[in-house]
Amino acid sequence: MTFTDKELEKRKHLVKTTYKLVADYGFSNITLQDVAEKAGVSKGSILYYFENKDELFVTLLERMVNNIERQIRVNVSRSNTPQEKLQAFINSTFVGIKENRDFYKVYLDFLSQSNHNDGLKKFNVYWYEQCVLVFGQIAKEGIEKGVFRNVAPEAAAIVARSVVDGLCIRWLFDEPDRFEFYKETALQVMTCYLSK
Amino acid sequence: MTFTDKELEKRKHLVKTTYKLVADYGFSNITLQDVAEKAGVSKGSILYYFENKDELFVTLLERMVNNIERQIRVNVSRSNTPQEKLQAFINSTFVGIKENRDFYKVYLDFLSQSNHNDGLKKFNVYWYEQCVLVFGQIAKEGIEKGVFRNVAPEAAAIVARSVVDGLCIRWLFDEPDRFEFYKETALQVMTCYLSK
Amino acid sequence: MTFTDKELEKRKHLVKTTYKLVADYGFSNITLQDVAEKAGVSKGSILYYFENKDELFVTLLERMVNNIERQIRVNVSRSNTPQEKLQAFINSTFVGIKENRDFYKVYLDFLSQSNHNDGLKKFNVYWYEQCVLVFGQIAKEGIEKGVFRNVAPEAAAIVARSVVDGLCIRWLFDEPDRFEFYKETALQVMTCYLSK
Amino acid sequence: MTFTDKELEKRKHLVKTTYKLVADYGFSNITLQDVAEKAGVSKGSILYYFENKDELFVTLLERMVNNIERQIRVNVSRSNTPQEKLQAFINSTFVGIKENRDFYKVYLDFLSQSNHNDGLKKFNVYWYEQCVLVFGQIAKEGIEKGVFRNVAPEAAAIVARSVVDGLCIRWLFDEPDRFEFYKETALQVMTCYLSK
DNA sequence: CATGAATGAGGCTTCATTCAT
DNA sequence: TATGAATGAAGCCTCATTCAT
Repeated sequence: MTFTDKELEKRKHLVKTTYKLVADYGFSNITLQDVAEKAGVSKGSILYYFENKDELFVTLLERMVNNIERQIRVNVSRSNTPQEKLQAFINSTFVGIKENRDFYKVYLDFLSQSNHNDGLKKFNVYWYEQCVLVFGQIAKEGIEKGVFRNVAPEAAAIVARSVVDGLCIRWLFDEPDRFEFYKETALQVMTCYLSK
Repeated sequence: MTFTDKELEKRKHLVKTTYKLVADYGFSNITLQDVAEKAGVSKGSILYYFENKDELFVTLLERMVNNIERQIRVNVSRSNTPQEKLQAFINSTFVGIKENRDFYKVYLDFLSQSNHNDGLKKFNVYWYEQCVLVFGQIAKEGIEKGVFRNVAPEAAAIVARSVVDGLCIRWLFDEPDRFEFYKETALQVMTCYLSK
Repeated sequence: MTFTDKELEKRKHLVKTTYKLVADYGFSNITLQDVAEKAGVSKGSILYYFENKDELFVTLLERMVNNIERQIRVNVSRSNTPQEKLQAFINSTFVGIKENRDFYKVYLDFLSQSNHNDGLKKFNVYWYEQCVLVFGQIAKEGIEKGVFRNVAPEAAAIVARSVVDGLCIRWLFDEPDRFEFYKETALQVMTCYLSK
Repeated sequence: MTFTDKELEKRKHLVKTTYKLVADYGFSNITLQDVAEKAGVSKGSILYYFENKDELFVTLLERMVNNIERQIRVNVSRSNTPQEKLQAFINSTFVGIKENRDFYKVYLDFLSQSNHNDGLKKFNVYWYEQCVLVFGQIAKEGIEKGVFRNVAPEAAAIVARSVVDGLCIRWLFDEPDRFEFYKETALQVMTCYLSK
């Protein structure tokens, strides 16, 4: 279960390729053959680096969750005031049209499958816990500094994640270039919700 | 394409059975055999009432969307003030623990598949359009009567749908009995968002 | 195994409908449902009049062979000289564009299936025996009257059937309106073959 | 669409196995499972070498037509006089009892299916065109050299193909050991037809 | 390490046939 | 007599997975 650098590199390449394909076609609609072709490797090669198709998917989600989580932490930590941190939180989720479309398509697959797959559910739980930690901290700071109204930080975190995800999912079925509208709306809703 | 009462009854039975299975195991994880066994009919029987597996799913989603939409309209129309209508809107979505869990599991699958299936996407578009019509009207009334602040009705409708869906999806991965918390939170967020 | 007049009428109707469908699509490409729809009866009805799909096909071929055989006998018997009888024989096979296309398409199916189905083979044997009897008689008369050269009547019968069938099958893949050319060619080949 | 030698070998093996099965049981009466078992491979293996069942059949017929056509050309080109070429043409078709029975059983299926399948029809057209080219040339030479009577070469080609096919098909339902009789009869009929 | 030929379980679908009405 | 709902056997095809090279 430990990998050399070269192996890690190859796994990364395969995961990235899978990410693109899942975004375009959905996990249950793509085959290992599809991944192999797009990645420019043989079918057998994939199963050399991943136990099976499921592990490839799980790895993809693991990586995805870790990336987004890290990104949020980094962006938030660079900000100072609670309002700036709220903005940073939203910036971390609303990155760009292309990135967000791919991300949320895969993310939807992830959520959908998590309901029926205990292996995936545990990433979800972890992911949501992290969200509570990060945004709970933002909320707590805002309340302490008197710039947010007095809500339970955990509730605020849940609202933040839900509003952002809800809007991003909704945006998937709207015009791509309304991205900024959705981003601003997310900020506005959270601002209303947290304002005194 | 017209059916007798008996046929409609049978189709309904099959669709309901499928609904339960999709909620439990997910769209692409169930087979016609599964549906047949659970419904207590033969495999061939399903294909006698539905062109193919896809049509069974599409019918399920069509019915689901129509039901929820009708429910919302009925509940909203029974209320008088904009605030009551907002509450009615949220009540229509947060029906009960059991109902909501099944519904949103299937709904998530629906959203996820809609990204890759044009046939499903059209229901999505229709569904979101109806949401805008219904909630846009609520918002418009509230604004005119001076109880809501002046937001674009369409934006309010998008926010309402997104907040409700976002929270319900989030709730799927939280404790079932926190249902009321999520429901109240939805109302709270929307109230903040619409308040002057 | 005995039928009332009404039953016979119904069987005849079903056989005729099947004949058309077999000509158009081939026996193994049509379903009982197809026959039922085209005949304007229910699927179950067909199996009320015929043991199973196979019996329907066998009955069709039986009828087909009997019809053509009777036709040949009638036409030949109305002629006087051996040459006229030869012409009558060919006329009986080359009836018309539409009739011949349908007939030979079904006939090809018949020949093709006869190779693998003993039930059908016996019709074939019977049919060819009748051909030998009928054309053998023509040849014999012609030889005795000195208008045909001295060939074995059975050989002449085999040649006659083969030439006619070979040309008709070939014509199926040529332009329909070259029907007369094929008919004349059949007569010409037989005339050459039988001339002194 | 290019294959390695090994792949070609495997495809050839599968096609030959299919050929035997089609001869014995007929086109629409054999399954991929039958082919797999007889060929000693798994069912999936066939679909690895052929897109689907249809492609297997089409390949079989393509190969069959190409083989017989090549054989005719080779044999004819080795002969000198028109009469010898006519004999070579007939020799090419009447190869041997065993070979001819298999061939014409498959060929009958081929003709029969060609009526209902446009993909197959195109091989038929090609095949008949080649026949016209080859035998038309023989006829033309014979006429020019004054050994055949003056007929249209194309007509002669059609007669040749029809007579040979008609007799071979007829032979399928006669005693196998009358093979030589049918062969001689074919030569005799053609000789009569072409003689001055 | 990497390949890709080969497998076979499992899914969807078709359709002849049965049978209650 | 006639219907057509219901069945289930059987076929085609997909594709994750194995394994010899």
